[in-house]
Amino acid sequence: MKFATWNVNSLRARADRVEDWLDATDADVLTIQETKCRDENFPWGAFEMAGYQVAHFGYSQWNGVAIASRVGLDDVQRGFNGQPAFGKNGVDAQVEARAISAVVGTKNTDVEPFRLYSLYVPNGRSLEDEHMGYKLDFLDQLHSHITSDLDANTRVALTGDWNVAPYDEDVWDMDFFLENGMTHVSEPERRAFRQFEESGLVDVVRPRHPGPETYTYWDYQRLSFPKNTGMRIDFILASQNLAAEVTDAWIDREERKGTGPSDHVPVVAQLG
DNA sequence: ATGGTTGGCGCCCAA
Repeated sequence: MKFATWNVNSLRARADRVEDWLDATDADVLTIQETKCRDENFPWGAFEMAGYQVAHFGYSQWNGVAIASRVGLDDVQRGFNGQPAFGKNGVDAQVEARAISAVVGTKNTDVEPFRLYSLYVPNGRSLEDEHMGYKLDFLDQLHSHITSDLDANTRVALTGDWNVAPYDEDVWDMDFFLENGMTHVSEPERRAFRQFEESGLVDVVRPRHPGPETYTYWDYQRLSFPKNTGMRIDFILASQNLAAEVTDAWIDREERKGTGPSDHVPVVAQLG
């Protein structure tokens, strides 16, 4: 069973590429971030035609997360307990469409079912922006929620765009980031991310594809992809029992090429 | 100058 995560930067703009990628990769499950649409303009048909069930959480042109699965999709949860709301200057604060989870693996596979999250962690925007506080709070609350019922029997994978580069080698030039006060690499952000690893969740890709210069995202600007000035910010973190079943994992760098790519590429794990 | 953008959907914001 093969599952993947991908920030597609608008599903409507990327539907053809997503369908082509699912077909070529033969992925059983895909968690999607930045669908950038509401249910009424979600491209349901393309997934159904390809044999995938889909659960979506999106209510505006921003954010939006989904899970597509052909190995079962049960007990869908939109958001998570304790997820903080956000509104500019506290006005009209809402729980944004940044988290959805479901149990996958309930059919058409030998793998034992597990809960799979599709996460779009807020971008901090700048170190002083109120969105940075929101980002840190989001990660803290997510960590509390996940660890509240995490034990040796819990089968869970947290996947998505974490908007954090947890280690120095996860950006192309750490000195540049520090000198310019860039987000994604600050100590508070890294602490917020590392809580998950310290609680026993395992990055299943990094050991197989260590850095440096192993990235999942390249800005559209400044010829970032040809120059390989990228960041590793998309991760699959798995509970230890699930991580032990992973037989392969990789970053599909090829997907950044060609006409009309997302600025992120898929990250994939093979189970069994 | 990190020269070089993309998407939504509005005539700017988010990333």
